[in-house]
Amino acid sequence: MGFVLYNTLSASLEEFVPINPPQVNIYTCGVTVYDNSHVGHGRSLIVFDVFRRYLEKLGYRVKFVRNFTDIDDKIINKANEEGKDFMSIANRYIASYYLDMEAINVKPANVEPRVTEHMEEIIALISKLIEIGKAYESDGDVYFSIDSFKDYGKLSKRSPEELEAGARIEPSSKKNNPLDFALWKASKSHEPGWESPWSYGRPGWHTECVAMIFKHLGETIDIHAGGIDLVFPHHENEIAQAESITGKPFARYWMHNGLVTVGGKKMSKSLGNFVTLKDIYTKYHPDVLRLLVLFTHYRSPLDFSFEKMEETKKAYERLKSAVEDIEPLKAIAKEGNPVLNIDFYSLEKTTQEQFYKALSEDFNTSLALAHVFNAVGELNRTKTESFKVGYITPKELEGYIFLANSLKQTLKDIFGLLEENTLSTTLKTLEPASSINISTEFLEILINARNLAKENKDFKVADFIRDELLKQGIKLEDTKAGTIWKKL
RNA sequence: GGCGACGUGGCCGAGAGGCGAGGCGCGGGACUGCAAAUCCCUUUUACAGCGGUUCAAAUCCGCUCGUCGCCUCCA
Repeated sequence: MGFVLYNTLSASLEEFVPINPPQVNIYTCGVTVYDNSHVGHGRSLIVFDVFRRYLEKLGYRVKFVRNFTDIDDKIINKANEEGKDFMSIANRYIASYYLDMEAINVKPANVEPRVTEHMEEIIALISKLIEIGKAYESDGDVYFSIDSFKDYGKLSKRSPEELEAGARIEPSSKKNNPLDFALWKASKSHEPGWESPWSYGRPGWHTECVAMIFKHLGETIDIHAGGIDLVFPHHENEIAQAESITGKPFARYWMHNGLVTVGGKKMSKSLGNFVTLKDIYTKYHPDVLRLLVLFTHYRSPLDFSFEKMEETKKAYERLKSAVEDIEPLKAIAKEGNPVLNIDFYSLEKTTQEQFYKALSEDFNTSLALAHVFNAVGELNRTKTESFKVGYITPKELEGYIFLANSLKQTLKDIFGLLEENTLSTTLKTLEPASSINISTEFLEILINARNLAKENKDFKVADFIRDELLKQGIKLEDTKAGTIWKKL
């Protein structure tokens, strides 16, 4: 099944055609591990996690590589502040990152390379660039000469002339052209570094991804992905290096997600307007964040707020209960005249078709969700009407379950929602200790006691039990088929 | 200053020449001991403004206004 994707390089929609189907090689720029990940990183990770799941669902054999930048000035600064070794900082935030990924249910990449484990490849790459006249050594540093690459600017659609006109680039006496970028930076003796033909030093940021892609994925990859803020200079500079060496396109498709903003301004460390992923998943079910991200097309900006989290939470609960809370309906199953005459099987078919069609048009998760919510409305309508008349026919129930399970499976497989096992275990370790631990058995007793009170019209007692349980984070809902409880 | 994107109903958010996606909210109703949840109805001159192309424009073209991003580390 084919699909269309927006390619930043051509600035247009293109039919996706892999180089060696069914193999699809994807590289996405990971994080620099000097602090906890925030919602901005989370969006990118979730978008490409879902995209990767989608490809796998379509039957592609996906090799997904996401790196760690574990040597960088910001890591060194942090290490100096804390009086620690840079590697211990990097390791700490890699551990933090893995916890976040598990909590928000982002699948591990097939390869998660670290820059510090690829020094040989990086040095070889730089040597090659010098050898072919694309880079030059200058006082222990090595720079890429952008004048040597005629296509410089093709991804970000700007010319070196325009960039120079910007004139915000610090002129460096070491560079031939102010736009030249560092492939290798000499380190001071107290700073971390590696021996190289040019100096004791460390790699520049843009070099690592090229070296790791060549090693793990090859000279031309299918998809290179990342946040739109990486287009210039990072991805532009990657293209310059890679294509100077191979003479071949570095990536067939360049995919960039829109940024997360707060009150219209980019969420970033420097502005201090960020919300960490831990802030989110210690307060909300991580599915709420995933749903929030997927409600917006991946290329549009996404303005984050806790108000929006609350709205999304409501939508999520409606969705979840429609596909999961089937027991009360089962309890009232019996023969009779069908209540609504909904053909759940054809509804399932059209919903699935529309869902995949939406994703095939530049990965429109927002539109795909609209179709899901249409089906959710039908499921809930069935519930409401069935409870009203007091029964559901076994045939209708079977149809309901068929549609509900189908939706649930799709949401689980592709959107990574409604997953029971993986994240709950992680969350328990982070949850602040609940004031009271109520066992399911004891809860049943309380519910029975309350129902007894209701039968005796002792509503004060009944409401007291309900209110007290709510304070403990357990919500009771009375249905025709009995009382159900939910953990908030 | 240069380059790029965007401006859709109460709010959020898809769509991209002719059918008012979807989510949240407000109001009314059904159900309920009361809630909650759910459903139904309503919110129907929605597409920044002004021109133009067209039988037909939110969608294409031009100009204007506004917001944001990139040009420096950034998902």
